[in-house]
Amino acid sequence: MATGRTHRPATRSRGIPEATVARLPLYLRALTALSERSVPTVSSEELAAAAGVNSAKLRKDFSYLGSYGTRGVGYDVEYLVYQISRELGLTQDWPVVIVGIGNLGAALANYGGFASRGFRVAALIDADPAMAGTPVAGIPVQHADELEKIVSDNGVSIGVISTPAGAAQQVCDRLVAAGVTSILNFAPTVLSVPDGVDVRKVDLSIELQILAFHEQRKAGEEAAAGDDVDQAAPPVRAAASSSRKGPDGDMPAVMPA
Amino acid sequence: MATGRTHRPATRSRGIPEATVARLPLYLRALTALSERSVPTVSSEELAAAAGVNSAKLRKDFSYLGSYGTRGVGYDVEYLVYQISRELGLTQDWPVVIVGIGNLGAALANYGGFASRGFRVAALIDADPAMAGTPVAGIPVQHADELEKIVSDNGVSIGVISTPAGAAQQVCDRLVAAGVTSILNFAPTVLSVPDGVDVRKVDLSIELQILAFHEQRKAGEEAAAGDDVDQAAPPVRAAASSSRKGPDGDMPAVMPA
DNA sequence: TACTGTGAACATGTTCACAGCC
DNA sequence: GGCTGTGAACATGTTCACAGTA
Repeated sequence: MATGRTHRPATRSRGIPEATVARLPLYLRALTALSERSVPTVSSEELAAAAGVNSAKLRKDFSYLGSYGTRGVGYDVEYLVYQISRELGLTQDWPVVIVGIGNLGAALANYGGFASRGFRVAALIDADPAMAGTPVAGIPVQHADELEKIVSDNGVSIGVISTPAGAAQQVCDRLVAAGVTSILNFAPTVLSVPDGVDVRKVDLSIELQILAFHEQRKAGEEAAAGDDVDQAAPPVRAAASSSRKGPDGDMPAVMPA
Repeated sequence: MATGRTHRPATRSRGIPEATVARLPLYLRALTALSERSVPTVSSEELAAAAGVNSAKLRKDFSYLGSYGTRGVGYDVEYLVYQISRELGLTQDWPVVIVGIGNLGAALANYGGFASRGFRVAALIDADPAMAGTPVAGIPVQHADELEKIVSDNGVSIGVISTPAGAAQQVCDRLVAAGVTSILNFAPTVLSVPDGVDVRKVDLSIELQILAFHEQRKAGEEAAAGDDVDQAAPPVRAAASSSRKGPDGDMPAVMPA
């Protein structure tokens, strides 16, 4: 079959669901651990447990990649590691730059999980001239002026932004202008980018807020009653005074001034 | 209405969709920014743009909280800030502990986004005795032996784990035993916890892998053809030799030994 | 026998488009 | 007129349950 990508199930062709893609790294991590322990074969049940998902989901996920298992036996660990790595594009080398070398940038530079997955930290970049030359994780920090040159010289297509929020959009613009097409953003800002550029964000405080939401639910589960556990005085609604129909926990019918 | 939570739309009662909950912090951040600029009112369109979502989604999300807008006008900024904060449980104070004070732990301790959202770092904990007493972000690091005491003395219900992977499960078990019921895990491991305990994970390398997946797609978009851009030699499949039907990018029909 | 692979049922999430209201 | 709020249509994701097979 030399005519490239022509066969394929034809039904969903080249569309691995996003939800599945997001779990592949999880499976890969679990498989890598098994591989290191020289486990030759694993069942969907075992692997699912190791990855923290249920086995039906795992099998469904794998079915999008192809039929890589053996009925009655399970999956060949090494083989699956290879297939998932290839699917994720980890059989090639991805040079990345990290911009903004504070505590977080340093943590990222030191993070072992990158190197072991085909990601190579091509450069660390910071706007503070005092940092230039200082090695972090064995890599000397370069000044932001060099950004464009670094990106093009190294063929960097993935950039990591760990600057303060205020600098993020500008850094992003420069990365994109220099040729970066994927950005991992740790700064708590919405980045705007042209079409064709992917952004993923990781916001440390958002995750905590989601936990707080659920935590609050647990507390109020059956101890309910308390409609005014609030301690902060609710602000007054601007205009209209009537007609709100928010669920419970609502403010008093006429809001305090 | 002293009889607590009795009214409510009755249809979906107390179920804000997870996807909506996950976006509330985003809206809150955008609203806070508007509030700081003393903007009194905002339309779904404007706010959606600021939060990086589309306006239909935003309106739908808000509709789960109640009818907090004014037709023809928009939403009152201060009022919405309050409502969302309350919904997320941020009108109360959440003491958190951070366990594992490496670069990442330090980054978290320094992160301004916590304090400003009702999260108070009650303690920093590390297993390294040499760190004990050293202040990080103005808070002295305490030894891991103190973990249980710290958690119960401070009524901590949310714990953050930023230890190496190997230590995470043990730390998790101790946190849970001490009374923590929500955990934010930065260690690249699957944590197992009893029912009733929430875990959210943030994995720095997983996000990069997802980007790599999409990046790979972009590259191969129309330059397709190359069925063997692979450079790493594919491992041999254990047993059976025939009958795989993976989509394109498959290995040669008979795998090389 | 013990497993995978997968249709079909179900659940959740998103978008559309417009009625309702200020 | 210009906005919100929301049913209804659609899209995506998850789970079930079992046929197929090494």
